[in-house]
Amino acid sequence: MKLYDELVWRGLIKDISSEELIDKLNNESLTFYLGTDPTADSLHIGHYATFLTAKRLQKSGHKPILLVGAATGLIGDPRGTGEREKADYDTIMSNYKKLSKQVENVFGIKTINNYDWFKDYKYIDFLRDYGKYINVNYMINKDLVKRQLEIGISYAEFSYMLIQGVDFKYLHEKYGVDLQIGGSDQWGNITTGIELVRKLCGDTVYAFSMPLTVDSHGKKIGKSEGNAIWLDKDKTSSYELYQYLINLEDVMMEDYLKRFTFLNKDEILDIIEKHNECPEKRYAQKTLAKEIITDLHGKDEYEKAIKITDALFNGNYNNLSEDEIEIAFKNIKNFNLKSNINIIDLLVDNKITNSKREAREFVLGNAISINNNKITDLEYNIKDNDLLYNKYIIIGKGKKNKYLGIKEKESVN
RNA sequence: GGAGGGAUAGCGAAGUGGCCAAACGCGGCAGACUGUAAAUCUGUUCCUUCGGGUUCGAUGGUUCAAAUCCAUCUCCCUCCA
Repeated sequence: MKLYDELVWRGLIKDISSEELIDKLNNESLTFYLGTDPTADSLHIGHYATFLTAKRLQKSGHKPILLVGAATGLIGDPRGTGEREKADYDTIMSNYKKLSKQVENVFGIKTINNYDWFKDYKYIDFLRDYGKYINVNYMINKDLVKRQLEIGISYAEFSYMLIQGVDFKYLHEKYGVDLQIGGSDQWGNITTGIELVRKLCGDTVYAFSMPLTVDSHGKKIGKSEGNAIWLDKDKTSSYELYQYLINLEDVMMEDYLKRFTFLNKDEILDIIEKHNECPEKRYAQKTLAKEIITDLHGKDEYEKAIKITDALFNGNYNNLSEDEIEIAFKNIKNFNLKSNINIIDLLVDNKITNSKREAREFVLGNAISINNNKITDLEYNIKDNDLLYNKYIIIGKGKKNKYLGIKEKESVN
């Protein structure tokens, strides 16, 4: 399958700047760029499909340039849902460092920063050099701007697309970048760049956008218990990532396998067929988890995630050895256990629940267990014979959340 | 600069002096059913020592009583200039 057809098949093409690009993708070697703003200190799963696409292009002989944009991060792009809070300068710079490091790790190539070429740009020069060439009517008609105009948009966010546009022009001139790829929400900014390059350099450059990855309800994926699924394993452990992936819905499996893995068409169809024979075995989810975690965190981390999951969900962890408990819980939430503590206090003190009210609700609602035994008594106090190896206690909240309590060391004189 | 409209819990949105800790929807969480799935159903969704305490952009005021009235301020929208 030719590259472009493959991208279409994988559901990775939303908009394309012109038909000419198809031939160039298939037969030429383009230098392309992909940008992200340091609004957080890690990428999340939503970014992953986009960055994988860059890898796919790279494998087909195109050359990637990765931009982590502190300049654009300081401004903030319009989301269509209202003005962002003004980003804190130090936070953006510190995010920039972490993010660029992470991106470099994922790709093995250095990132560049648009702050480098913007920080000394004079305002008047900027307006003359670029502002003069982009019509406000053109900007206003960009989808996200149009939506945000109804609820208010600042001059700063309005200007965002101009900055991103200048990035494209700069990279085109300096590195011969002829293609930009990005999520579909970036399309307005991307096309502004194409326009600038055409007007200022007289060159035609290209772009395509990728659809956001969504679930069966059309919602963006990547949240679990209200938290984002980060690619940084210190923020979302391999075990948590595995849990997230293993719980994804069946109907989306084919889509996700296409987007999130390098498996080919036959392999994926085979997996889906196998999955459908016995869906409760979650063959597709397991394959997906294996591919993603191995790619992101490495084989060891993947195996660790499997082992922990196996211990917590399939095995009877009352029979786990001391070592196995340590290994299983190394990456998940630990807390110090005070002896003889009341169950409610334990839940609240260790942030397993947000308030006493909630703690009571969970206990009465049959949601809390200690070492796999349901606790429904509000007055329950942790006893010494609840402890595994006189040390550990495994708290379950709901079906999926596990926490390990480790008894505080006896004060050694 | 002028005229009008608005700011309510994570989001959307009712409420316009006491019956308001604030309808409803979404989202979140938990339970049941299942396959750690989806769909569905149920409960719950500020804190609490269950007496109460703190909330409706901010600050002051009126009142026995304010999300609701008044003043000032901040921010947003629409129209006019």
